[in-house]
Amino acid sequence: MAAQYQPGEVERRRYETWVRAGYFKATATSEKPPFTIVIPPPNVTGSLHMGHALDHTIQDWLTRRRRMQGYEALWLPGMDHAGIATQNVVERQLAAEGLSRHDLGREKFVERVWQWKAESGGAILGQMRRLGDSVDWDRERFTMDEGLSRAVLTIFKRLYEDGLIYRAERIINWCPRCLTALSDIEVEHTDDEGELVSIRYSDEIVVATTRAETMLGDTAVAVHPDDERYKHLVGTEVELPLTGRRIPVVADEHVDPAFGTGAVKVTPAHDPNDFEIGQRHDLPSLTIMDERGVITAHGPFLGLDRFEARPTIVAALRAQGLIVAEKRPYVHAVGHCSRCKTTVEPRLSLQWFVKTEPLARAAGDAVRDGRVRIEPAELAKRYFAWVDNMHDWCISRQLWWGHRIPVWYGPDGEMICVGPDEQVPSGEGWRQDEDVLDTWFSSALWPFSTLGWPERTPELAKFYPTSVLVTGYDILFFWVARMMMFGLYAMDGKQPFDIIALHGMVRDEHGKKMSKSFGNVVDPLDWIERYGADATRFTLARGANPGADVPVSEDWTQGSRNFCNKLWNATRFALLNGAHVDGDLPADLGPVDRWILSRLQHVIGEVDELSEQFELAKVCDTLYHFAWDDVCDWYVELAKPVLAGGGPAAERTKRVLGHVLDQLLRLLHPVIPFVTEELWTALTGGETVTTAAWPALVPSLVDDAAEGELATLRRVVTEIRRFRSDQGLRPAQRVVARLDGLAAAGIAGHEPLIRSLARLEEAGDGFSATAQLAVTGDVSVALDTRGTIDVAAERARLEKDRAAALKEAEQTRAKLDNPAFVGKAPEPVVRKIKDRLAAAEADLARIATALEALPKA
RNA sequence: GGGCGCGUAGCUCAGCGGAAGAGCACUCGGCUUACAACCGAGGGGUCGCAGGUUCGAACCCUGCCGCGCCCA
Repeated sequence: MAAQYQPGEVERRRYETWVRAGYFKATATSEKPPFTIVIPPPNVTGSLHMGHALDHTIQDWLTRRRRMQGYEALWLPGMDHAGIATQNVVERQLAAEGLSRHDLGREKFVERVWQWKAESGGAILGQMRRLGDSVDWDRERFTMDEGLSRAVLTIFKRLYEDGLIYRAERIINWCPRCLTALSDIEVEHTDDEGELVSIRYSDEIVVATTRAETMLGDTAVAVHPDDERYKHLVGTEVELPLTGRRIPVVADEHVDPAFGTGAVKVTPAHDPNDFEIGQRHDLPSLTIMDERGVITAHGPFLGLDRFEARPTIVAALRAQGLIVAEKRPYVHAVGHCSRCKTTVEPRLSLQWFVKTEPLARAAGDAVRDGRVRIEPAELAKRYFAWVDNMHDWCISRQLWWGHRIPVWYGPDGEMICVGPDEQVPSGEGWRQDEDVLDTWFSSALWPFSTLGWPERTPELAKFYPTSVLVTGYDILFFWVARMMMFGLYAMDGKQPFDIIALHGMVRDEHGKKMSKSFGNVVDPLDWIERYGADATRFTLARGANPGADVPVSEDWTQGSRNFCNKLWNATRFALLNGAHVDGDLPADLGPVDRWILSRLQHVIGEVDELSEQFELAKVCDTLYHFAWDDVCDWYVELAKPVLAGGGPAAERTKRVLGHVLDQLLRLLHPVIPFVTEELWTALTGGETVTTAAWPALVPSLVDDAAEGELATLRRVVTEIRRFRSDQGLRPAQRVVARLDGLAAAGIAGHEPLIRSLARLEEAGDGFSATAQLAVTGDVSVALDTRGTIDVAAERARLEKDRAAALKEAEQTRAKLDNPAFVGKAPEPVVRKIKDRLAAAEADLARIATALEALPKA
């Protein structure tokens, strides 16, 4: 074995072996209990970023652990067709050829998208292999494949017949660049600098607006019914400037009398709130802008773009003396298309909607009544806030790439929804709806459409409901809530997953969001290349506290790489020294072996408990410290003299060392699969750790006595090392010393180990101590440092210890002197404080003696 | 404007009612035959501020200050 772990070669070799061997395959006919995760399908246009790397690390960890625990573990991969994003990519390609999609026509364009997918789509799938994702590749799905398309048609038809899908003219978010409707969640709000202008509509009415151009479409002015200032005007009319149209003044509860002048302009065709007011007061809706945001209202502004029209109209009003006030810049929230960042325009148009109220109520109830658990539980509040206030979902998109709405319109105004296997209406004048469905419509079906629904497949029976959904809190609403709605609806009230495990966003080492404009984006493939997939995964895993953001930095990844190397070298040492895993553990073990086995049991217990709570960061921390501190720094060091000594003791330690590493590598495998596989197979001769049994806690191996003994031993060694360090003694310099009181401390048998670790020689005849070290109440060490000791350094060390002991004694004594404490605190707490005081007083006495023994300065 | 959350060591974060912790960074000393991607030792925090509850508060409550996110 090389002295350093080389991840690149190992990772390439191992992953392909795993896939070829079929370790990641799950079968529906298995007798084992199922464990299922469906991957949040990445966009077909996407490539692996840190967010995926985190998400996948968590899912792979859960899946691999369950697989080792004997579950039929299925992690199902796939991709999303990503309507707008994909169409944009292909349209850009066409644009480079001087073509638009309209030049090709719908059919040819869609063909072209499929061709693009075949050639360039799904780069992320190859990158997932680099990360080590243990997905069942045989079950890869795509939201536009045949089976999933059938699922889309099936549920559309069912919702349609249940009256939960309807077509209506509504104000929707419209992207004037993509030329399509957007759902609420496809709109990103940012605080932008705009303007707030106040316009005089009459002697008594002034209105304020950030979108002055919309005034051309005003059909009323609204005031609050109780507003004394305007009561007398309700029912009258004012003349709308620039147009000469007369519009009514209406009273509406939803007007905020405290905002601005208390009077608002009403533009039903271009503002969602105004649309509502318009509905309540039976106002006409006047569309004054086309789908590209160009003014269509007749007059001097016809043909102007909305952003040209705004200042032009303000100027015209100003010329007439109708501008009362102008505030610029005026910072306010503006919606942008999440795909192209174009400012969204509220637009009145005919679209398809899902009536979410009953579906969302069921989605909320499933969490409320405990069928679905959200981890961490605090985030359930956000979930409820969303599902309990959900607007109807606009599902039609004016795109070509996606599931086409299965509705046909007849020559006489008929409207037919065509389900799967149903005849498309034939005859003159029938035509299908031009629009496609929102991409999230098909992703909402993902947990069951990927398992074969609407067919009653064995997969569906075995693997649904899925066990855990792992995703970032940012798409709790986008996607999770929708899967809940459709899952409960389609699967007769059966939830799509039992647990929703949420994680945060990956951030840079200062906790800042990764973004191109900051220039702090890290490509996970870069780290995988330079430090290995395991190091990259471990860095993310180590930061993955439930629901919290995960900062990462290259420094920490180096640390993770170092950890992998540490495991490599520990195993290398073990193999060089004959460690093995054959046969039962020996019965007659010494305290050191019993100690490490006992520690291992605690670690197994902790890892299991933390894992069930999705505490990945703490799992990593536990294993990191056990591996590095207990196993490498202490157990291996303690084993060295034993192994060198040979005989039965060495044989026993070879077996224990083999066992501990075997178990440790299994425990680490779900997080860092590659290096553990390489080491475990080398250590055990086994075929693979991916399907090896998960470690079980053996209560009979828990040994408090051995743990106590080793704690004392470690304290003694550390104290002597501290003395040596403070005295400036070279690490290599051996010091003659006599150890007293080991028997009283119960560690008499460990004298050789202590001497070995603290580099002390036996005291022979004529030994005379130049320094006396009181380590614990029982143990003291007499050393001949072959010369005068550094009295000042030793005094400083002792004074420091004394100060600490003094503080401890004062604090504990103060508590015990307080009758309220002794009277009210529980007995074990009081006893603990008493013990602490006694220990502190013993330390003080010991230190005082040592100080007195020092030569006077 | 409404809601949620966060302010703990230089940095990033655990801890969430009974002794202030980790990783990285830092200081000192070391090539001790697994590992210098290492080993040994060490320094560093009135736990945002002010009140309150409690025998006891980083932890619970109230207010304030400063950040962040989601929704209008």
